[in-house]
Amino acid sequence: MTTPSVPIPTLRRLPRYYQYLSGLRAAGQERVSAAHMAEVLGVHHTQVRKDLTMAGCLGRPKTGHRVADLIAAIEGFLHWDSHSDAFLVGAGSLGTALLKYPGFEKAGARIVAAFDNDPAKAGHRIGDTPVLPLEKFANLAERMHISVGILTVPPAAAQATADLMVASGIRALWNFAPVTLDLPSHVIVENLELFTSLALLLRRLSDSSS
Amino acid sequence: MTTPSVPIPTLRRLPRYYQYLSGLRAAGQERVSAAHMAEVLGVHHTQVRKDLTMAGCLGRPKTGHRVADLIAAIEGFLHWDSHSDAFLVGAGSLGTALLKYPGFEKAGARIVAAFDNDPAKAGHRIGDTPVLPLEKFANLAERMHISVGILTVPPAAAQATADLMVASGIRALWNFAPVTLDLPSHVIVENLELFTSLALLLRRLSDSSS
DNA sequence: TAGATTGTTAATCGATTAACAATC
DNA sequence: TAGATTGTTAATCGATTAACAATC
Repeated sequence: MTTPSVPIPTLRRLPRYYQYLSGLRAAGQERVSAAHMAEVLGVHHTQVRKDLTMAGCLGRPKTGHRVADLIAAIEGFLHWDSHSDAFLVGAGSLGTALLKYPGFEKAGARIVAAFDNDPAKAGHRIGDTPVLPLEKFANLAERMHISVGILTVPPAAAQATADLMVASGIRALWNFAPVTLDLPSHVIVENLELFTSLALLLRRLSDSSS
Repeated sequence: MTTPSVPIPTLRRLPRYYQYLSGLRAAGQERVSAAHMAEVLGVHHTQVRKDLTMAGCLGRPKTGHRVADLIAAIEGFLHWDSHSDAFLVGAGSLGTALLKYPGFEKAGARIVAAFDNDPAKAGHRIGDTPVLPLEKFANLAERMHISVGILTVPPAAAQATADLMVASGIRALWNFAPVTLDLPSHVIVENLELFTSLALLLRRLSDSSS
């Protein structure tokens, strides 16, 4: 509600640790030291320790951490051991890609239905997920107590669609439209900014060439 | 090459300013004050001024900034007034979504060809972009002096594909696979982390409920 | 015990915010 | 001129890094 006790940068690093640790586990490695993780992932070793401590991981001096324990702790901390049901609005190419993208359920969210205002899209399934007409959103979201929404509509429709979603009880919105949404302060918005990410890449490229 | 002179957070905010300013311009507004932008975008007004100064924008006391000047300055600063040619590898659903996504050219990159190792996909077009067999990547990338690559293959194939791309002259890699790539230090990697973004959203949601 | 590794407390660094001077 | 807004210099704050104590 107020300032989150966990620093955002820590939260950003944990999934990387998780991904690396999963690889170790798949390779059958049982133990790992913070120093080794730091080395491979390009993070300061003290940072790794702090982050792991935040996630509630305890290691043992001399032997390090058990890979399985780390994975379990991070999973629990990020709530990746359970999942919330989510509704997606905007079954265009980006929405379709997300519906087909494997692993969201493992990452805490399960997309249980998609919506689109194009009647031609409604009634089909994309992957395993049914696509419904947008009119059904409000009623279903309320009945199913959905609190997570994913917004993949064109920029021009983003604000109005977000308003509809919030009015239907959505409290957390994953926004893929390149628009700053104006929503009540109790709604949590996470913007996935494709253009920003691309801009960063290109800017760093031109900085490095000069 | 060394530390970029422009703070990353500034670079992240500039596209948001740009998007907001475009809206103002479309609405026919000619001038805007930093304080007003700060208010609407939820950024401290001093921050807005600092960011705009970084991007080379000059305003006039009392009257503020001209919207058109701000847009032009940010465009130039982010290199959004020109574009680099880019190759995309991995024409799955995510790759397809990017190929159909409007506006990358405006944001500095034009995807001129896509590649996939599935022969069934080669030979078609997705949107306006031809899809070619992966074997052709190296030769074409070198001949066309492509330096920007977009990686949308499954995680298991990401490292090997990235190696191939770098060996063919790619110097900047926009990576959508949830994998930490191990590449030569001269290669610039920008990871677009879907799972991390989702994790942040869900974590903030659970923090706010408790 | 000695050595390695953890976890914590202190110092540094960079970004944000506050205070203020400049100017149209 | 007075007022509004800019741009800059100083203070704060938080994250990162460094130093060190704890422990298996």
